[in-house]
Amino acid sequence: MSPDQDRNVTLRGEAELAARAGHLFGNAHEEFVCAAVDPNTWAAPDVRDQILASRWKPPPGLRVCKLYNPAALADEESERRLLTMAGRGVEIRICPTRLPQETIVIDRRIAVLAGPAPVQGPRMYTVVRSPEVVAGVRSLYWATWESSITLAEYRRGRPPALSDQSREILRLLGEGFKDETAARRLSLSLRTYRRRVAEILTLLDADSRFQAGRRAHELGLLN
Amino acid sequence: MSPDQDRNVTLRGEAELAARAGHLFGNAHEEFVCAAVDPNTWAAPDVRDQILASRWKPPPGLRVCKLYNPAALADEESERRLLTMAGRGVEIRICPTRLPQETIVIDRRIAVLAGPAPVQGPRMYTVVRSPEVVAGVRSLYWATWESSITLAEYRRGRPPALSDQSREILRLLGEGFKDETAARRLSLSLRTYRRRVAEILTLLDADSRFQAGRRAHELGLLN
DNA sequence: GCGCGGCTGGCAGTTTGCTGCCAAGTTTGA
DNA sequence: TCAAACTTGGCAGCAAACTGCCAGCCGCGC
Repeated sequence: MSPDQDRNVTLRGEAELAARAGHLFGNAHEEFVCAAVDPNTWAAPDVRDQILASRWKPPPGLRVCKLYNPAALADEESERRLLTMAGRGVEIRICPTRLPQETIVIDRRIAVLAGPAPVQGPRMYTVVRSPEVVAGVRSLYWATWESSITLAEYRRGRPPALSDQSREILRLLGEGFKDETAARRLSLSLRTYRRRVAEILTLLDADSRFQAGRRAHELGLLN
Repeated sequence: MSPDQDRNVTLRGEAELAARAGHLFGNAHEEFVCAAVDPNTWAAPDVRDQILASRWKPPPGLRVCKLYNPAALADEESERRLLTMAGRGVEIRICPTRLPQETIVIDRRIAVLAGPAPVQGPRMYTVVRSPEVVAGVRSLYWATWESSITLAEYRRGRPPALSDQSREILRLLGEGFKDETAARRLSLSLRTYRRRVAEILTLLDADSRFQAGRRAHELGLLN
């Protein structure tokens, strides 16, 4: 595409990134690795929606790795988003130290480096194609990846950040309330109450309510 | 019955007690209080069976109080027995200090005091009718009663003594196993497995599996 | 042997919990 | 103001769990 592989291209804002390099994201077929503070950094809302709404999965043969900071699990919704991705075969790891540079490397051939988050104005993105530079970025990425822990490991010992309502639901569950009663008490329909419970079970990584009760207590979420 | 109220009668063994004074037990209509190490002390096996098998409940107006030592909850079965009684309206309290004398007082009129548990031979029981003595025994009973805690309170902070199987079931529940799978793993039928689970829920004082999971963990029963 | 009580497992019926689907209401952003 | 996205709640079908009933088995004492 670019006549000169050694010419780095700097793009202004996610819109331009999407317009000029968006096709690269969808065309990965071997390896797609990404490092960011949280899933909001890359992918403007519309792209994210597209990916989450659709049942998108990495096609066979494509390895997708995402490396995030703990901030990526700051609230229920973010955490659920990660779990959704993980459920679709995306590998996710959490790196406790601040990620040096938000980065994407596609198929070992192309790297995109984000500039610092701007105080105002569009964020700058630089697309790199020089083989040596891409290889260097990629090897740094893997070094960090290897020293990070998986999402599952990270989540194991750490209570999820729950909304007030979720904590209230946990309380009611912990008191032994039937769904019917608890829903009425929260002025929720049975349907919605159970939706909430199911979401909480997901966050607690529990296969049964018994296990959820156990997990909730061992994570200190019940009083 | 006895021509002389001030004559104490000593009976040899539970058989004689049942024969000569058994009718008193069933005829209480106001107050029946009892202190013992555990429910096995009074009531020979046949009498116990009769009471537990039948759906016996204290008739309205009759207050039944039982004061036991913690030994009365030494194993699952004993504990379940107490819960059954409690469920039928019998008041039960647990006295941590060794009960000085195993005693029954019926309708403020008759007291039965057990002799020390014999090394061999029948245990001796003394039936007392003298109003002043009965009143004295009764007031001592109530003093002890008042300073003891209810069964519910006692159980709240204390893990029930569980059989190996029950602990194994708890483990499987805690791992999130479905009943089907867990039953197969224990070589139990689904029916029996669920029976066990229901029994454990009772012992844990739990209304739902979630609550059971919580209780089990907070009592330290899961690893 | 016989009967008895206790434990077990199968069956059936009920309750409780779970989830996809859709319609209606609400929020959001252009 | 309109449309798209999100949230909610009802419904329906299903899965999981709970329970009563009964028949069969086993160990016990007579």
